[in-house]
Amino acid sequence: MRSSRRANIADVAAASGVGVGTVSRVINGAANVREATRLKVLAVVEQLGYQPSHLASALARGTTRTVAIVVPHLTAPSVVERLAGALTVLNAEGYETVVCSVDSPAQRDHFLSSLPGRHRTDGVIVMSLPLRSGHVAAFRRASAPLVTVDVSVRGVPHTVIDDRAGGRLATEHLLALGHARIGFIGDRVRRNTATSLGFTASDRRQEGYRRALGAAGAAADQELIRVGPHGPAHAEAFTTELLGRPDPPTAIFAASDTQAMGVLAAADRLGVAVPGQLSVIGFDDISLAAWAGLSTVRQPLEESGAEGARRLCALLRGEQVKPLRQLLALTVVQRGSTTGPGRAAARPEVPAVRQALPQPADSKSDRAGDRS
Amino acid sequence: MRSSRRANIADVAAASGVGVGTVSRVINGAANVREATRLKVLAVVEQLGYQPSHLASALARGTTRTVAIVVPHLTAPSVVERLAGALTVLNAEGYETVVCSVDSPAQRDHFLSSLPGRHRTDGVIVMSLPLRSGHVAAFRRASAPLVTVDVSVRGVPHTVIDDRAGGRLATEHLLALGHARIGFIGDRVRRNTATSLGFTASDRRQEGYRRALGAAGAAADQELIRVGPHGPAHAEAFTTELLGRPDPPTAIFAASDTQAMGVLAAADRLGVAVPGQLSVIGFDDISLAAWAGLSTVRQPLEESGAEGARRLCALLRGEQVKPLRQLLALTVVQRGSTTGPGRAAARPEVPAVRQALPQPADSKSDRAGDRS
DNA sequence: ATCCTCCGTGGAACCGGTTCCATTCAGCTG
DNA sequence: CAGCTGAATGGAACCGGTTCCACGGAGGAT
Repeated sequence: MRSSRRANIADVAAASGVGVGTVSRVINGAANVREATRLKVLAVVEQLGYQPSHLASALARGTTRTVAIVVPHLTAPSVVERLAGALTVLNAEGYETVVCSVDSPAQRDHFLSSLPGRHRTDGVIVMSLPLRSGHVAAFRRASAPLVTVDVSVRGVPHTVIDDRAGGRLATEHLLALGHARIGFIGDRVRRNTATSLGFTASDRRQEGYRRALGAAGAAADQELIRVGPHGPAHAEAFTTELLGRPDPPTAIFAASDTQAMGVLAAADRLGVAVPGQLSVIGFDDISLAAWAGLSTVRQPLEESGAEGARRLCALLRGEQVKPLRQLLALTVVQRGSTTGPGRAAARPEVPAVRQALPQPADSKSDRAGDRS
Repeated sequence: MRSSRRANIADVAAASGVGVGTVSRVINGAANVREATRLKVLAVVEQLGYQPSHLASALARGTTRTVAIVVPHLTAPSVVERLAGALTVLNAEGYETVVCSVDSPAQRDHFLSSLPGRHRTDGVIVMSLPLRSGHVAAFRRASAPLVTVDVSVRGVPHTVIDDRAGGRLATEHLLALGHARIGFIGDRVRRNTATSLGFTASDRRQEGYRRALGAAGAAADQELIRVGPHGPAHAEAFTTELLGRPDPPTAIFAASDTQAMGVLAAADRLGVAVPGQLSVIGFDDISLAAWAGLSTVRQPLEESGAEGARRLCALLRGEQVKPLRQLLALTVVQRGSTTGPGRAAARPEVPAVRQALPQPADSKSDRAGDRS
């Protein structure tokens, strides 16, 4: 009661009349401790409310039981699902997780250069962020275990999907339904990693789209391809453009579900029936996609995070991670947003529905009803 | 090159011909170091690639520059938005963040009892998780700074909203539009915190609903109130029930946007027009709500996380946190899902839309449309 | 009875910083 | 020129564990 200082291992040793070594052994469940001694020490631990310092043991042991996860914009649903998968595994394995959310190249560089630095974490998982060779070198130099998810890095274990195959899958799905004029909406890829985070999946998905069209004997119509900044707003604008053409597409493949949402919103606004007049397929299968009834190319998001975490744990256990590149499977999930061209919706008596107002700045316009 | 061991502060001191104290001063930018000395040390640091051990400095300094955030189910959108807000602030303040995602009471107890334990983090933010008095006591005993968001805890700084007022706001909005038969769909609250995480917001929102009805001279009809497990699926089932009654409600207030989504899905499926035949209002204003065109009671989710983080930082700086209870403002956001009873949709020519199939396990069923 | 093992244990050295105290020395005062 | 002041610096003590080595003693083998 007298001292407000927390008990340390020396206090416990003194109070139980043993050496610090013995206390340490009891705490860590080592063998070679007589039962009587063990109980005595445990009693004192209980009485003093002793809790070993994580910091001190980490320093002495040289291991922190902590890993870092570096992710871009935490707001994106796909990122969150990956993160959740990883956290579950790390939790179960007894690791703590520090989350580094990156919104700018500067932040990315800050984390990626400080993380390999001694004694912060035992290992790092990088998700969806392309690494520069300097980053990787820093990890290698510090021999800090590194694993990536959703990015390929030479010489580093990575869990990824085949974006090109995914693009082909989506396009083949539309072709199989009978579509010929198929639009593509994706990201404009900026390869300068000094000024942008540089996601490149959209480009590979587009390439898969082109190949599928090529294989079907129809070259991609450059006029039906639109790329721009990520986000539903731009996708919506592009869709409005495409649908305003004299020869509009009968189907659109969006490089991500988020963008597909923009496509759906545009169709809604223009009074273009989906899938009756326009089929839409996305990519990722975020949980929102099921809600929106969006057909999509499903990649196992949560599983990818979990796998990344498992591989990092293996690395930390000193095991070899067998194939550096781990490819996860893709599947087409057909929901209500795709059908053959010129078809009506499957259910004719579909009700008129709430109007979506996806515009960001809609405030509380308190127009009261004018009838009661 | 000879030693693979990383350089430590003694190596730097030796190589630059100064004492460890001086190196420490240089690293930490202390005054009282001659410029020439400073440059010499920095050169050696650069050359040796020296990086101070976070662990060692934290141990010596007694502070980790790390905080923990404890959150329930990372999958819920509202949780993610709060988390993102907190991360941004903590990042800017130079703190690292360990995220503890809790899915069960056991996990909750594990984190909340180990976190106050010495030397893990400088402080803790708990989000949306009701604390038992034992938890709080552990923090107090260890004098570990604690702040909560979206939960009220006596004697602990907390950032919350007035759920009851929010419930009233939602209901008054519907009443003002002319609705008389207003249903409520929310969570069944289980107060046993040993077996459930015990969220209670839904109950308070329901109370606000009752009061608003009472104030309008209409007692709540018990038949129009349904509570059950959280999630859209149950909300959907309840809605189907309510709409199947001989005297169905003309409006429904769902205690969360997630549940409101279930309500919308049910209406969609039954062919009940929203807002023509049924008005729907939710609660939270998750980003999905804007997309779905859902009217809702907006609470500043991201801002709540940011505020919690700011208050914890203040606490860590040793400042007093002025009013223990910080109330954030609520506003009604009217979108397309609410209007007066018996109205047609605002835009008559609203197109038939894609059908939503929110069922979890919908695979690629290949039924083609039946008309062209 | 003697020697050898091996178990249980104490405690010093160490992990890698920070901090404070003592010391040196340059520059200024009288 | 002695004395004083204060800036720059070296280094021991410390933060709180882990680990390894050395040692005492009990029990088994010969």
